[in-house]
Amino acid sequence: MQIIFHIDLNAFYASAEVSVDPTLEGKPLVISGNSRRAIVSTASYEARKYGIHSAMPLFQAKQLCKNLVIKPVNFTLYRNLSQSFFEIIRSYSSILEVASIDECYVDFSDYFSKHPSNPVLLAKQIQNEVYEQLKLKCSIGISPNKFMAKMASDMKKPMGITVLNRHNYKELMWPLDISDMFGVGKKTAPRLKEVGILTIGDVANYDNYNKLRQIIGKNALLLYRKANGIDTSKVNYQKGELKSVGHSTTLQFDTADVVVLNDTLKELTMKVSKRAKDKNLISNSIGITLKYSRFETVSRQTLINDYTNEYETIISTVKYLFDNNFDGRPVRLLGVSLNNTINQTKYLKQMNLFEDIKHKSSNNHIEDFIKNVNHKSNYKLMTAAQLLNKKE
DNA sequence: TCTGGGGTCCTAGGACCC
DNA sequence: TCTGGGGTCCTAGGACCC
Repeated sequence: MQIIFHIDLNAFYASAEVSVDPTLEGKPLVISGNSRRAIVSTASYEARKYGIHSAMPLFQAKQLCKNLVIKPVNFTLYRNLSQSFFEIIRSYSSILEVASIDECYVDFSDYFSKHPSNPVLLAKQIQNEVYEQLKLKCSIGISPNKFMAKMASDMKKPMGITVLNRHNYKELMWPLDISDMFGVGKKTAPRLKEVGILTIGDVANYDNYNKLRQIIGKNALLLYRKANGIDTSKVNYQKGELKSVGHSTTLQFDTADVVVLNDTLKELTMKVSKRAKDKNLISNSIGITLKYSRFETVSRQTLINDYTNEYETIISTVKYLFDNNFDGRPVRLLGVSLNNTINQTKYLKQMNLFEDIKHKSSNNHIEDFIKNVNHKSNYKLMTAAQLLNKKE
């Protein structure tokens, strides 16, 4: 029997600020940008009492609470606290999947088979240790699988512990609104309600698979099984490489001024290049995003010949994409991204290996080698073929 | 006074190849 | 005469999450 914990830091950004500045304790606090178009990233529980919540425009939050305390986002602080949090959890089990900056899944199946004890007591111990060391509160869901653990950790906050299992999921989970189901968002929920699926229990007992497939797509069966308390996905503790790196910004005021837009693209590209270099990532697919005044979003991406993270290469592609796609209307948001990112060190290693083999073998062998590389590694045949064409 | 920014994954259609 | 079918890659858009 599997025992999975889902551990979630409560109101993380706000709590992080309180943990380094105790005078904020008990105050209605939001973490937010300070521009006219800012939105609330996180609201403290005191601020939530005024009806303030994540994603609410800041001006609305200010209207709801006159003495609202506003702190800017401090990612360095959050990243450091987040790492300390995961280190504490890892001291209990190394089978830990980082789900986001403030939450993780932990597989304690092995732990409990070796140290038979009460999972709730362990959860309490973890909560206490995290609070004592970091002054952060967390809620914990305890379940036989990841999905139920995730749903459970959401049921009691802050500092809640919820056991959701085969015996009580019909009672605790089935009455929940379908929009509370993890994976069902604000587009899918109304479509499900249209066909009479109002609660998680309704999905669990729905008998028209084709209809469900039509609305949900290929995950329809998985969703149905989750509603019935079945989820066989594993806690994935080996974190893969980042697949894209991007930066975007919403302008203070919409503008069609190409000087302003070009300058903004340069800034974004510099940030993207720097972050890719810091993370040792390179990419051969560069993209831009334009959002016009009424939230119409256009994205364009293109492949380039070499993998890169150099500013000059990226900006020339960004300019090309912008010049060929900007339609002259005022722009609200600009974004620059690198897609298909891969680890630079691994790439160079493979390239060197490839060069060695190339010198030692005939062309026939190269063909075989390419197939072999493609079969064994993450890199695509294209990459090797491109390399071959370029060098010859 | 007006709705962020960082990501992942899925879908659908076109180009191209055999 | 009147035009296949499978597979892969690439792109754009969209849904979702924190």
